Amino acid sequence: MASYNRVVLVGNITRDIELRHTPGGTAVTDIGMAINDRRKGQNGEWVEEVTFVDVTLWGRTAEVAGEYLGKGAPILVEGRLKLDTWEVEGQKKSKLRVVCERMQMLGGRSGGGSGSGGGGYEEQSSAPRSNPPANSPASQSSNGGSGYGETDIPF
Amino acid sequence: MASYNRVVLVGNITRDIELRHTPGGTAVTDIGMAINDRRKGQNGEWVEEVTFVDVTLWGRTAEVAGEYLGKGAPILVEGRLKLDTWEVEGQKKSKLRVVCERMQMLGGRSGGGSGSGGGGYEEQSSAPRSNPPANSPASQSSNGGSGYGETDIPF
Amino acid sequence: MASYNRVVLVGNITRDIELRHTPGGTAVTDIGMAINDRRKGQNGEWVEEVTFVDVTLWGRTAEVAGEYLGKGAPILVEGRLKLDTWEVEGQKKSKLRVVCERMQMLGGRSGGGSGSGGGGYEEQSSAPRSNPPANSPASQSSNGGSGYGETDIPF
Amino acid sequence: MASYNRVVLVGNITRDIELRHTPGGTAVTDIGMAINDRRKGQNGEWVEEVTFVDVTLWGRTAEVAGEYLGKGAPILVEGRLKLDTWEVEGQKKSKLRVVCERMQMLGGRSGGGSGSGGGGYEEQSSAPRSNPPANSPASQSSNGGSGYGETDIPF
DNA sequence: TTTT
DNA sequence: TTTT
Repeated sequence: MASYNRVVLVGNITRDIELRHTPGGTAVTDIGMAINDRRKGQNGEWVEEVTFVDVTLWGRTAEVAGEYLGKGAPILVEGRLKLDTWEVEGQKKSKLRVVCERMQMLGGRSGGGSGSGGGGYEEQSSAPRSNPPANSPASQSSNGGSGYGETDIPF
Repeated sequence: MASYNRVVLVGNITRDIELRHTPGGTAVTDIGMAINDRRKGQNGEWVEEVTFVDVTLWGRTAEVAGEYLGKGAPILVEGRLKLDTWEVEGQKKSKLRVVCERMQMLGGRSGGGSGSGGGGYEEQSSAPRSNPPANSPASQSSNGGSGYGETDIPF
Repeated sequence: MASYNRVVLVGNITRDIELRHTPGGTAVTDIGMAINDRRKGQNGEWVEEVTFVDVTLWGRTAEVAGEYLGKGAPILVEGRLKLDTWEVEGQKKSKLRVVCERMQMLGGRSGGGSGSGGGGYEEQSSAPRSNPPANSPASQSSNGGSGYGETDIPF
Repeated sequence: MASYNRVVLVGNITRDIELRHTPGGTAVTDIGMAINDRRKGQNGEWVEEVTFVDVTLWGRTAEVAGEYLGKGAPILVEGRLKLDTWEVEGQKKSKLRVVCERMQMLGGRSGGGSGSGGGGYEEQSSAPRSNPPANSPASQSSNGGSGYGETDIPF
């Protein structure tokens, strides 16, 4: 019964972030990600392959996404696959998504919400009630000014 | 447009392998995997979380799965997420699965088809025509100049 | 300044575990791992490539290794690369190792310390003083009394 | 004997690229990478932790690095750990490095050699003679029947 | 639809 | 030996 479940994605956010909160006050958000790949098709021509994935962010990571990220923003997400299951009129439905355990902004020019728009930021999920995040929250903040990330991202 | 798409799973096969072949003769199979996890629930109790994922194996990897693996067999799979999309009566449908780019048997006793039943085996996907896994045996060869691809995996 | 640092290894332990403890009482151990690979050599012949890596386990994970693992035991380790640096007679030295953030026993037959010797066990690093592990500490441990993985799975 | 060896790193290049070539004409380069992390120290203060790693790029990936990358450039590297061993005056020495199997430029503004300076680029290692990276372009092709390996990476 |  |  050994098990391991790890996903790492680099791509762009497909829609603006909408924060929700659990009854207990924990922030949550489901972001859309597009991962664009280019691979050889059957006739040797290049084919664009886009993979759309829903990714759930919890806690501080969700809040940070809400503050700093928006449609188009490039990010790296580490997490695990999760299967949601439900029923509609007696029909069983299910859908795979990714639960984020670590998120990393990849300072592209576009995307980004209100503020800085990316760069040197890294966030790790602050545990929701049931989903233990990787590493400590907020472990990646400020940097002395210059260089990549040109970051006045405050936290 | 940087992108990266990586999945690593360790779990058990949920059904026996059924090999198919493309018109061009490449073996393919879609296996089911169950990844069992145990995490703290909302009230601090342990909750079993099972993630069922479909994984597509190509080429030699598919053949090996057909020969050596069966329901219950523990494996490690490395691959990428892929979104299948289709339409049913005007309704757009989609489903995430994993395309395997590398497979590793994790020798448990049970599961496994006819033969060896696991242990010390490692396989890498040999590229199909259109869903090219990375890590093809091709990329492991190194015969001075002649190119890649001789699938002389000895075992 | 985006950064990401992830290592996933499956291999065997090369020596028996020796537990240490920090002044604060946290368990630590540096285990040796051997990852055996088989790849094509320059003349097309198969070459065994063994990679020896030192891996540091912290907290509960270290304790569990001390209890259940020994030389030869197969494990999966997820962690990050860490560069140790020091000086000897004015000479700067450095060495890469892996800090384990998650460990998974892969019940092989051999190896294993005193007891059960593997099977359904999964552990995540309980934070040492300075190295925040992935996921929440102890998030994988006890289950109402019966022990790890309710497992007498002996293999 | 199951084994798996995977490293994924995002960081910055620490020195300009110097291409070499094997006798057979394959390009190779050893780049330096710095992965910056910030984690909680023993007293709760933030500590910068930098990990310097040498990464070997082969084939087309090496060439691309030579053309487009330079000191400071942010990249993502996927590969495996490799232990180099040698002897100096009877003393055994060894050093861990990463063999790159896939490289992804993460378009920062600075860094980068002559040209484009990053963005939207992805490269996969074309197998050298003896250190075969996975994900060779070979494995991405799919020309009905003729085999793999034509490195016609267009850009 | 499921494995352990 | 180093990057940001």
